[in-house]
Amino acid sequence: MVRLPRYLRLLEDLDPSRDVVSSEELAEAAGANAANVRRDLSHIDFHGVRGIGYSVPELNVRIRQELGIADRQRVAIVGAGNLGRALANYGGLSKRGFDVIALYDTDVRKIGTKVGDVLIQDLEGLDGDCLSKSFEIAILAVPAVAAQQVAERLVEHGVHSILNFAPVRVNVPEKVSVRQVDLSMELQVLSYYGSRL
Amino acid sequence: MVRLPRYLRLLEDLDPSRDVVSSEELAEAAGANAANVRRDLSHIDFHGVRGIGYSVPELNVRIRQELGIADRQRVAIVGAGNLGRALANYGGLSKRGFDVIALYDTDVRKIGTKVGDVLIQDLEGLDGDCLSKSFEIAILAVPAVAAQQVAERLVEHGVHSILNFAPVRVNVPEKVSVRQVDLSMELQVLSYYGSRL
DNA sequence: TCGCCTTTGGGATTTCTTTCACAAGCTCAC
DNA sequence: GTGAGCTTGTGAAAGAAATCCCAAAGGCGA
Repeated sequence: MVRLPRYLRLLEDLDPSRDVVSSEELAEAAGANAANVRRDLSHIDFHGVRGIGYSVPELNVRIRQELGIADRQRVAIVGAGNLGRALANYGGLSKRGFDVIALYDTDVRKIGTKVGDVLIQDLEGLDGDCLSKSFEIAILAVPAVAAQQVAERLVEHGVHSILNFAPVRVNVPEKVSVRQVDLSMELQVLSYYGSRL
Repeated sequence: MVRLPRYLRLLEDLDPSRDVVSSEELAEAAGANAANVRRDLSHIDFHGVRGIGYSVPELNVRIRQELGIADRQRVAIVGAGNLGRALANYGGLSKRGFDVIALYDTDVRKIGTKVGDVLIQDLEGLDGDCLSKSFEIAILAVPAVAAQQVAERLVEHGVHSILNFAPVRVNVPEKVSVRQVDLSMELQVLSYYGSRL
């Protein structure tokens, strides 16, 4: 469910003294309707207490479970251009349970240097690394022309989730999930809503 | 409609000699069903030719109209951190009709320097600039704590569309449209789909 | 213990979206 | 001109999601 992360955020931002939260509050945070929230939660088989609300710590645990992020996840970023570097530096990832463990590029001038704590490595060395299954989630921040090729390579070596920033659709086997982030498309959609006041 | 930008992309990526495109092709590019595409297009009152398909240039124009990007749009980026700089450098924006005309920050060490062709300006100078209505779309790439304040300021001065990269929901008047891009949420959603094969 | 207050849970309904299926309509070859 | 071959356009069906609404149930104060 696409709203779970939003609930999770509210839970994390909540005053630590709060031990209960209502569907109403969750709804507002997620930009949804309270009935909607209740259905979402009952759908993941999480139940609250009538007259009171939902237990904050328990819901936190349950949602993380459901999202498959109960444990910290290891993530690799491919492409050490501006975007790749921005992502490697972005503190929010670590805060939300994602550790950037590697940053790959093909530019020999970049290889060996560091971005924050992360060493830039040669993309050619990827094969060995991946085989050891050190990560299963990858962020694709390479130029459009390279995206498909890199994606295939990642898949071949066990990555099953790709967050793709390259402005092309990558073709991968059914079992791999890809999420597309396309900035210009976001702006276009924004412009669409903006243009009709 | 959230699929229009995807159709638009296909149109732009298409071989220039092509002057006609079928709903089938559009569907594949957008990850949708052909009937779906036909309904979308008839919904924006665009019609094709039976037995042939849709006129590429006409569809291009019509979608841009619908998205409110018939003309180039002027965009300002607030925050010249890693992300802001990555965005300012990102060629895709210009290619898709968005011109980054300004980059704002508060760090005096950055002000006056350039990122690509764009000069970093003092955020304090924003007021004058905005009043002249030089842009109506802004990209928010500032730290979470500053987001709300900056957003209010932008709105006050005529911005009506905000693409927000800060990991907080900003509160703005009804008439302003905000689109949230949250990388860790994307990863969480990805993880969710990934965890259920 | 009783009853009021609050908030959940979920049946029923509405609304929105997707998909199916096929008639209608256009082009082109002959 | 005529028929074959595509591809659109859209009514109808199916499916998914959102919302309404109220009974059920827990807590808390008296």
